[in-house]
Amino acid sequence: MGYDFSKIEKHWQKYWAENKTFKVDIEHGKPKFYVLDMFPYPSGAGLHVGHPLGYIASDIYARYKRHKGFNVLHPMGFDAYGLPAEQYAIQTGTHPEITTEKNISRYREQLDKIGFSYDWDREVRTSDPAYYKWTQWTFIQLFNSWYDKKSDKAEPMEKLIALFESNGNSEIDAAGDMTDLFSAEEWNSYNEKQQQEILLHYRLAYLSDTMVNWCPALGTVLANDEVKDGLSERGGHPVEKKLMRQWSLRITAYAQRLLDGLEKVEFSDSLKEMQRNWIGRSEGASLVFRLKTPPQPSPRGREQDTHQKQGATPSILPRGEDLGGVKVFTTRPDTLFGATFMVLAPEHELVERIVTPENRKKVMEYVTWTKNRSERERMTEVKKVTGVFTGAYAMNPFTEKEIPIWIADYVLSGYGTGAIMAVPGHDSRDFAFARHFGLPIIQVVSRKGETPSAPSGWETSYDSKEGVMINSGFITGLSVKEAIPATIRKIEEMGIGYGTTNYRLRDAIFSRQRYWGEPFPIYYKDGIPYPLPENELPLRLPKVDKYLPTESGDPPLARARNWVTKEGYPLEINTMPGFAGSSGYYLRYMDPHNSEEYFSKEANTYWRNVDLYLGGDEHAAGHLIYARFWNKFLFDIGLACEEEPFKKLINQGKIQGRSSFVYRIQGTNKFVSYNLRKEYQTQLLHADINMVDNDVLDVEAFKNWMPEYRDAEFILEDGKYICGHEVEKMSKSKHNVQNPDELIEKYGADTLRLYEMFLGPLEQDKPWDTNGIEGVFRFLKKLWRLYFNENDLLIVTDEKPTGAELKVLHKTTKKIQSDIERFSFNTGVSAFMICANELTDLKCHKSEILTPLAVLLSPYAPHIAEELWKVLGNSPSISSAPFPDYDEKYLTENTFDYPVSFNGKMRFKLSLPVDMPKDEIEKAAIEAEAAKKWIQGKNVRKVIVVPKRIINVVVG
RNA sequence: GCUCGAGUGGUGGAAUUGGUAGACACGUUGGACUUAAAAUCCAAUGGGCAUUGCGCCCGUGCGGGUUCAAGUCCCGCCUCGAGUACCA
Repeated sequence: MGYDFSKIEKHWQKYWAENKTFKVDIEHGKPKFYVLDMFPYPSGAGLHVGHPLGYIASDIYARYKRHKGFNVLHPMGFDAYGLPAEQYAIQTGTHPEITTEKNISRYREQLDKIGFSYDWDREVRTSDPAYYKWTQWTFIQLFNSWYDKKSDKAEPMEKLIALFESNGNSEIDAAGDMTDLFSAEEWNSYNEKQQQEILLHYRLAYLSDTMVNWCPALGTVLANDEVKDGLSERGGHPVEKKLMRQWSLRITAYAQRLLDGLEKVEFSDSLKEMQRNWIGRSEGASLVFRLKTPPQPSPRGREQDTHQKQGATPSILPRGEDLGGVKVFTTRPDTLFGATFMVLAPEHELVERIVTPENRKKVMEYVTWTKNRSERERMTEVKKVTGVFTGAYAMNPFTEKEIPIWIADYVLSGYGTGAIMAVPGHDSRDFAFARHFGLPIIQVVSRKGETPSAPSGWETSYDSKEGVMINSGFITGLSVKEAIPATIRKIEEMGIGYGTTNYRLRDAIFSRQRYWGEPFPIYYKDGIPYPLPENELPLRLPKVDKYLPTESGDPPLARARNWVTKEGYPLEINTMPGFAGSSGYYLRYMDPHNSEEYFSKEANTYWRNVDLYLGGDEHAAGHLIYARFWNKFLFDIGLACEEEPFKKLINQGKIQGRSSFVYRIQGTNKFVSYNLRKEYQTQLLHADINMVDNDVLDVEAFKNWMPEYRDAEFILEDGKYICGHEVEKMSKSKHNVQNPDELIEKYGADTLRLYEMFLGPLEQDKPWDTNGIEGVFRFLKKLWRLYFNENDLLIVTDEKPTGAELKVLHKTTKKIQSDIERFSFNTGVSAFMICANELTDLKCHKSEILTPLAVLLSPYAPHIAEELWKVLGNSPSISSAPFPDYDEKYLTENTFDYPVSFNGKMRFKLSLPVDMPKDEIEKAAIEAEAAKKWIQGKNVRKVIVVPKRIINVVVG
């Protein structure tokens, strides 16, 4: 019978479930450790072998930490809201809840077969009202908060209102887009609606007219991170810009703290870099260019500086005053003397007010043209220079010269102020624009030691921050580094601007025009949003007759009957986006059944935050930023005790598919084997990897695969049909999907776990190839033979182990421990193989060696470890057994086999005592018999001896 | 374009601090066992030259450099992957 994995695994999985082996509770006397996997969206396709990779790694770590005496929180749940179930609902009418429920059971079944040590009693599902109650609750807290830059944290709205009532808003420095000033008297004279509208400009969850990514095919708005290359991330549908009234979260208020927090967490450098790029901090100056002729009055009657999000310093640029100019942001204020024109984004609200009558037609045509271009078009035609002159002029504040104002779509309305001062000499985009339209180019920075040449002869601009200022009035002669602060001081003195910092990060658009998501706990009275009272949560997702928008284009929730409050006020009809539920789930695991609070203070102060978080790097810009923001907010309001939610994060690499190909001779039903394909005109076709073993095609299986291949003929080589192969994304259409259930059926979960780890470094992408799995399966069978003979009789003895046997055990213990601690699971598996090989060679069947070995193995292969642990007479479960210690004394050797090199090339080995003095080693090496040949006829110039490493003899 | 990461046998990969390149495994070849197959076990396996023996030369994407010693450090390229994309 031998190693009967199927029986063993079923038995122990049942045992763990029945005994709740992995259930955890707060134990104040024990140190905690929180190991978390990014919870999955349960798709209809089930798990393929790529999904559990990270789960296996984290499970090994969690089990290891348990052996090391930690109280380990290792939960799992489901990110249950999502588009696929809803798309399916639209097609079939099946409620997404039913589809989701079904997919979750399938996931759960598959996960259980792999033997994870999750505490399933803590499972959360984002679509469960008991869970989303707290998502809604957090939204209300965000709605009821504003960001005070003075205290640098979120504060309650009551405090803000009190300040308005006593002093107006002139002393308030809040994150947001509020530019109008009002006094206490004015505030107190406003009616409810006016006040509420003003408050929306401060709230951390706010409603506003925003330029959004509208995806017509999905019928919804998407966040920036959900759009890739102008297409929706899910489904790849075109996305366009549209102005819509939407909920947003004021994540920009946290930009600097999100950036600073990266210093305190252990994420990979590349991931931190991605987050830094996404936040996109840049330092510079904001300043106003006076217009030559004042602009037409704003159609809205008052100046609304919608672009300035990061706030002005009121003493320099009084908010609310009609600036009569164009406000720009620049990171290179030093080049101000080189600003020869200005460019506004076509959407800039000043465009209509400054355009001269003779240019109006051309300008409006351009604005319309840019508006109608899709995002994708705009992105692919980046190189094409387009723009129109408005006819208006501004004054360069330093040169006092008038400079023309253009509009062009290379200036983005969403960044900075939506307007720029163009310095064609030192910015490549401005340079290209100036060249194209024949605008003047002035050089104001010169490379050190170079004589300036006429810009008319230049091929590119000089963009570097290295150099000396020329043609620049009072800063001429200064270096760029000196000139930047000097310029900022000057513009601040002149009262036309100030030094400031800009972020690329945008507020997160938080509404979706979809059904399958959290309803907003919001109702409208007189068109103004109000939160529901907390005791009315959760606001449950209503039933609808169809999952489509209404005839009038409203989202699906508008179809719900009685979608109103008790008092009859209409409820919000948008739902929350996918990242709402995933932004705080790790906190809920700490206290998942609490119906009174999100989580208790006790649970939070015990579990604190996630010690190890594992997941894919596709969440770098989305989930991981939102969750950090969410957590920081909860920290500000005193709920979360840690400011950063994830202490250490590891991104597991993707498992790629390895596709198999057959070669069909064109126009025939004849297939030619891989190495003969060059002799024919062939067509490359995917063959299902399940019909291919070690690149050899099962011809009969292939014929039966699809009717069109029934009569296929084959040109073989050596009697076999050899397939070609290539590494591609694992997908159904490429017929290269490997399902874990089939492998577990054939080899068992322990083999699958070991093999997934053996494949290569955790963080690296790697191709899936089933061939190698035999190797780890053989290892487990070999290991089994250390404990049992061919007749299934236990052959473990109580004999005292030899020095050699102890050395194997202690060497392995040391290696396994250090490999787990540095997340090098692939080398860990090979260490087990080496250990089993060596113990087999030593014919070791001794309990003193084999009992601790079972514990070492248990994080990787828990089922077989439990079984061995039990047959050796221990009481279950092995999961709480202490991890064996290793003792260096068994590892030390009396002699060391020195590799002896001559001029750096290893020539022979020499066994010498480890405590031999250096000079004696040197002597021994030179006098060795084998050394003669290399020294002969040459002088020994130098001998390098590194004890217990190497001897290198330099001859010549 | 910019930023980050990676290039090692037929394949996945190892080499943790500059110190024996190719651990471990797959595959391949040969052998043992067997009526046969499977399973198992043993041996060989980077390339080349020599295989009468000891052996010798080359070799970690390419070209330089530092060092007694470089897959590892430095400089300059090439290729692939990821992110980002007019961010002023």
